[in-house]
Amino acid sequence: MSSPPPPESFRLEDHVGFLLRKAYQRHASLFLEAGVEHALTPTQFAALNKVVELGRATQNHLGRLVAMDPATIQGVIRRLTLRGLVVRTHDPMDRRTAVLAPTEAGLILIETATLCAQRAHAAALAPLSDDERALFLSLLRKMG
Amino acid sequence: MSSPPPPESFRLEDHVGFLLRKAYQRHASLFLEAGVEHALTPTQFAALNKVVELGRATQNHLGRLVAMDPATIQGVIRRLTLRGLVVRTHDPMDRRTAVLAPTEAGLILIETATLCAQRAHAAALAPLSDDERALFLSLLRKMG
DNA sequence: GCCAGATCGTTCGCACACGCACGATCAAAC
DNA sequence: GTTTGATCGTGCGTGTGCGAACGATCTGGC
Repeated sequence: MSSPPPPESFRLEDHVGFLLRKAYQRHASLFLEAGVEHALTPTQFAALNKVVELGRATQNHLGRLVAMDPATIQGVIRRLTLRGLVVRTHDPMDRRTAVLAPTEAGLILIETATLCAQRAHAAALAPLSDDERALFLSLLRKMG
Repeated sequence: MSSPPPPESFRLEDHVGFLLRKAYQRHASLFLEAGVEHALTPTQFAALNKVVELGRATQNHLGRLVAMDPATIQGVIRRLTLRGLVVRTHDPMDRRTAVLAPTEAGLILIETATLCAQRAHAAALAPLSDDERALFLSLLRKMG
């Protein structure tokens, strides 16, 4: 009598990966839109923010803090140094490492960029109520 | 007396974009790990899944359904056709479009790939309780 | 001292992801 | 019919991501 459980119960639209990709893309788009003037990508912003926060950091260590591969952080830092937002020096005690620090321009830029990041944050969460936002962020942190 | 409100209230770790990026990366990693044998990326899986579901679709239309740019879906479909999972034909009524359909191999592969996707889905949501999972997914859908 | 293993940063290759510009084609308006 | 505007797929440039391999360097144990 009873029909067997539907074998095709899979829906792409309910898949975490699909929803995460869409939400991630949406935020990236809002972020770029909010910061056209200085044109930092979300990734570059994350890296620069951390460099400013630390004042001084090793490249791979920084990468771990902002969830980027050594191969990835390398390109991000290269672009930030080309734009004069970060300087690379060396630790005489450890000749393997690259020591990163923000420049004056980097310190200035991060101020306005942070405001844009906050706008993008709010815009991305706009579809949710205040309670839902707090809940969503806490769940998202648990997924880390 | 009272200290001014902290001007540095911004924390990268509480930023939606940062958390979304980490969660997205985590799922992608779990997905690849769950499906090493057939080696479909999450993106390729989404596209192939939709092609199978539709049976027949136009390239850009498909891209819209799976949230991919025309420039992006082009590369994804190219790789799927190179692997013989999808065929490209043409609509004689509209010579602009590329009409996509799954091949036999594509239909076979999507079966096991779907199981892997479900495993990755479960693994990514593992840190959450059942209630939290449902809640998280519904909030994520609202962000779409 | 020396050697084994770890860590550092780089490079290559591949796969998304998107803006932009382009030629081709279709549809609608005239 | 022809023109106008939209849509289709493609190509290029740039940026993120990561696995794999590499040479250079540091560290521990011997």
